[in-house]
Amino acid sequence: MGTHNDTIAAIFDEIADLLEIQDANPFRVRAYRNAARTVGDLGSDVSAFVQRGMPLTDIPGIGGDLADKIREILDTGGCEFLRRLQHEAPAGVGRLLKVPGLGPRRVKKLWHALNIQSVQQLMQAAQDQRIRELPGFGEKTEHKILEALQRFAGERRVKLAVAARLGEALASHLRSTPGVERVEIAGSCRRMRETVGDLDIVVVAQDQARVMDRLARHDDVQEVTASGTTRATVILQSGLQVDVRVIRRESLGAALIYFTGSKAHNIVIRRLAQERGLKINEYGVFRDDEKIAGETEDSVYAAVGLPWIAPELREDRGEIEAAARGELPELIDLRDLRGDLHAHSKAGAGHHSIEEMAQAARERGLEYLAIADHSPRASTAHGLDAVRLAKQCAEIDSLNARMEGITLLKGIEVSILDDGDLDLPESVLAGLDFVVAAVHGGFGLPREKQTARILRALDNPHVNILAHPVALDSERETYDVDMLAIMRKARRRGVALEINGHPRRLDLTDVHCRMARDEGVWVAIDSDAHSPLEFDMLRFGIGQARRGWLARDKVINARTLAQLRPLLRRSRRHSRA
DNA sequence: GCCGTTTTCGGCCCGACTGTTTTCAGTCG
Repeated sequence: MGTHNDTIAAIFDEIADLLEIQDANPFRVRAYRNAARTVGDLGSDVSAFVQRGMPLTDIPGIGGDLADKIREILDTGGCEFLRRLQHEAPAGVGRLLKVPGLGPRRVKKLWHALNIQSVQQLMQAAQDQRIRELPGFGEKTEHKILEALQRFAGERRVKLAVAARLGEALASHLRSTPGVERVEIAGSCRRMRETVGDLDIVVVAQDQARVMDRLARHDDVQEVTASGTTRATVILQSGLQVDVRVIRRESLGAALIYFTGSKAHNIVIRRLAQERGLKINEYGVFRDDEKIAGETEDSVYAAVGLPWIAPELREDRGEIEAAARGELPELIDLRDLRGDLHAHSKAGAGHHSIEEMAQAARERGLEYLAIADHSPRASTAHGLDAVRLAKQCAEIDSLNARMEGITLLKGIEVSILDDGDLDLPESVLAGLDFVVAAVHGGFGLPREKQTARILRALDNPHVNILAHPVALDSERETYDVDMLAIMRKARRRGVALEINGHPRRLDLTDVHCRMARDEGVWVAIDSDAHSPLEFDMLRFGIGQARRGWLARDKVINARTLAQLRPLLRRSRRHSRA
């Protein structure tokens, strides 16, 4: 996920916007959109492709023309074709496409007829009631635009954890409707994307009207923006949009695939069907007018010659080709986790005693739990100095002596300082079972220095895990770092990279998980729990790992404690060598 | 603009809902 990839993706997306407004061939537009997505999703920087002499056209969806444009962007930082398009249509016009309800035709009309070139001008025109005068527009459309703008305020995406909670509440409300057989959450929430733009819910019921009525009565529903016989759209109090689709049981599998997406995945699946003379829609798989599959997801995939594909993989990132070859990964599952290697107690930033945390972990079936409170520099998190840490270790020893069914590991979440030193001396770290190292400050360092400090920390012989490796946090931007260099060093040193399940982090990202898999790096999936309830966060870490194609064999805390211990020792022996 | 065990040209996924039409275009997922 290098900076070049993001630049290229942004340029291709803007080209697509402007082409769309110009009424260009829609498939040409799609080619740019697909390329933007593919390049943005690449684990390693595109420039590395070029340096290694690999043809860019090996990337799916990149042909000769787009390869040239990528090279041009790498060489010059810009793209002549985009500049030409911008000359014809101001950049602000492209951004109008992001306003819900505005597509290319309407944007073009607004621009040509009213010279609207920005969101601000659009707002003004709507307030002045000038939009309703345009042919094809009307009072209602104008009103909707105004409403959308007021709600707009940047792109609205919510954290997966929030969407999941709201979705589960709505789903259970719908389940209590008489005649409803099943309610399933689909969409990006089911694919476990770290943020969710809207919720998709599939309902199996005979009486559609009754479901729609029941939906509108849910406490959390603020507004019904569309409602037909089979589908409805509502807005929740939080502003989150929910699309509900009511279908018959015999269509459940087809509807789930359709509504789970991703769009890119579904397009490929439908194309496969087409090649076989079949048609797939949300009702099933059809040969001419005869329905041949659709009740289960299995049956739909089987109809196009594929095994079932886990929702987390459905991004058109190679999963369909892997499925066709019979090479889908056996994904890690929540049940595979034997322990959690990063949790806090009230000695540090947490709110509960070590014993309470241990009990909660045991209740979830975990075999071991590493307590990893902060080191001294994290003063706001009551970081532990050597003396307090020694006291905590004694407490853990005594708990281990009397608690059954769970083993506590003595750990620390030690800060990586600006120069790569750790915040506690080696003599102290050597006395612990487990060391989690993490960056907690100095986010503004330039890429080279940021990378160098982390590489140096990985050289420390006591470090077992690099926690939240790109320091993703909803409160701030991530820092810039050479992730490939870090992964290769981590592999050499036997250090695991963490997938932090806490919803405000979820770092490693899915793309980085995939990269870790390709690089053969160990991964740890942790909750970073500050309270017993937060062990729930492990499921989001698992989701992220599955999105990154990770199997159980590379996840260190999918090992039993007996299997884990030699790995920890090995990593230290390895490091000293 | 991409792509190819039917094709190097001619394809490129499919249906629901809304508003403004007086038979359907535009947008969305």
